[in-house]
Amino acid sequence: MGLRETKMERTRRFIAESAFDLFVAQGYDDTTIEQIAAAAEVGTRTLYRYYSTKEALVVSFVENGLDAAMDAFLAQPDETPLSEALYAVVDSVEQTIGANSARLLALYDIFDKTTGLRAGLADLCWSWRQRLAQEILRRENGTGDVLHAALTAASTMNVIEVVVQTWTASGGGVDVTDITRETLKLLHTKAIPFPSPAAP
Amino acid sequence: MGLRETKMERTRRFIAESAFDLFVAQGYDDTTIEQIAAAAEVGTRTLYRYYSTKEALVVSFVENGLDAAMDAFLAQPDETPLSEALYAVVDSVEQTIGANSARLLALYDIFDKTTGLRAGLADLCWSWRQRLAQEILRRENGTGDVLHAALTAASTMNVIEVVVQTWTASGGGVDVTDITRETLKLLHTKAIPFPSPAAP
DNA sequence: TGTCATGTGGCAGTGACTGCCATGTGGCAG
DNA sequence: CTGCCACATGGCAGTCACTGCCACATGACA
Repeated sequence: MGLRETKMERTRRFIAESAFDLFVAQGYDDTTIEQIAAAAEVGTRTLYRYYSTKEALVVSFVENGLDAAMDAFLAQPDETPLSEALYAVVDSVEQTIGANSARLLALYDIFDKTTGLRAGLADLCWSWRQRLAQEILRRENGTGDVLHAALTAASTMNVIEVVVQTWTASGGGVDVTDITRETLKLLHTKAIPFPSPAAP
Repeated sequence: MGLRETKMERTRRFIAESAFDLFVAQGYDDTTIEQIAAAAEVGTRTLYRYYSTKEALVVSFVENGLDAAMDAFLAQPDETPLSEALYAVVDSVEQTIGANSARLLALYDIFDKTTGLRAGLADLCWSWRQRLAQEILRRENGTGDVLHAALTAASTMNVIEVVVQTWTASGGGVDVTDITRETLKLLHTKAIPFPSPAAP
């Protein structure tokens, strides 16, 4: 990796850090792009080359976590049963939370102080889920069913969302592992109360 | 209901119609708020009093459908089992699709031509899901579990999303009832491949 | 060291959205 | 029927996110 790339990588990080600090200090809406650019010592035009959107500055943190989770999934060899591979995903999220708890709490504080940000987050989760469904399908290589892949990916995303949401709602007070365990247990026992539709 | 309210209701509808037509004709991004306001014969300032956002103009259509589904759920007396009440939700969605198929296909065409709109849609689904979780909890009145309510609401939303997505992907070609039936069947048989985490 | 590709940043412009204020219109009391 | 009030309307100016364009600077490589 050349000098150029490392420098850009550093700039990229620094911009996100600066933005994060400003958002925490004075709120998302009351922070302008110009302020962030000034704090990160770049021009606004350059900032937009790193993050195409103001939203992206916040969402990127979550995105990194989800990317790690996806990598954890892809790292599982095709031989391992799907259930285990998916557990690796949840496990990765758990680890991310454990490793950045303070930062994440501040992040989610920004999110729920700024209703407009939810959309970006929801969208990120959505496209991540799409990606996962696609990878599940590819993994099962022809034998799989599109509906099944979609539902499985959605279920996985649900677990992640419920765990994260419960954790943040508790202010980081409860243990992530406990929540995860309980959520997975629920998923097996009684979480799906749909009846089969009446036969015609 | 006074003359004033009916007039406003009509205006509200007319604005959304005009916006929809323009979006279909020339795309979402290439349509300005001023054009919509002109087509609907109101000032832009007035338009913003009806729809707080350009996105809201599109999303409102989906919102109406989801509102109907929520009403269907709330209409179920507390005595009916939760599973049946939730089936009423899915059924309502099914009916909405059946009743407005052409319109909905055009709508989803706008959505996937305009990546920026996905966020608003995802956000709508998110808050609707939150609302459903809350109502499920209220319905079970104290005996319920927060995690369980969240997971159940999420599952329901998944079914809806998967059904709608499959339907739109097929260009409205396949029967909604068939997709729903198959999705629900999958949900019962093999959709949740998570293992319980290894005991410590 | 010179040259080229590529990152940077300023500037002007577009369009979504907001606060403020004057104006018009339905609803209602007298 | 009339006059008053609440409220809907819409114009105008302003803010801010975001973009295209162009001149400039700097790392990479011959």
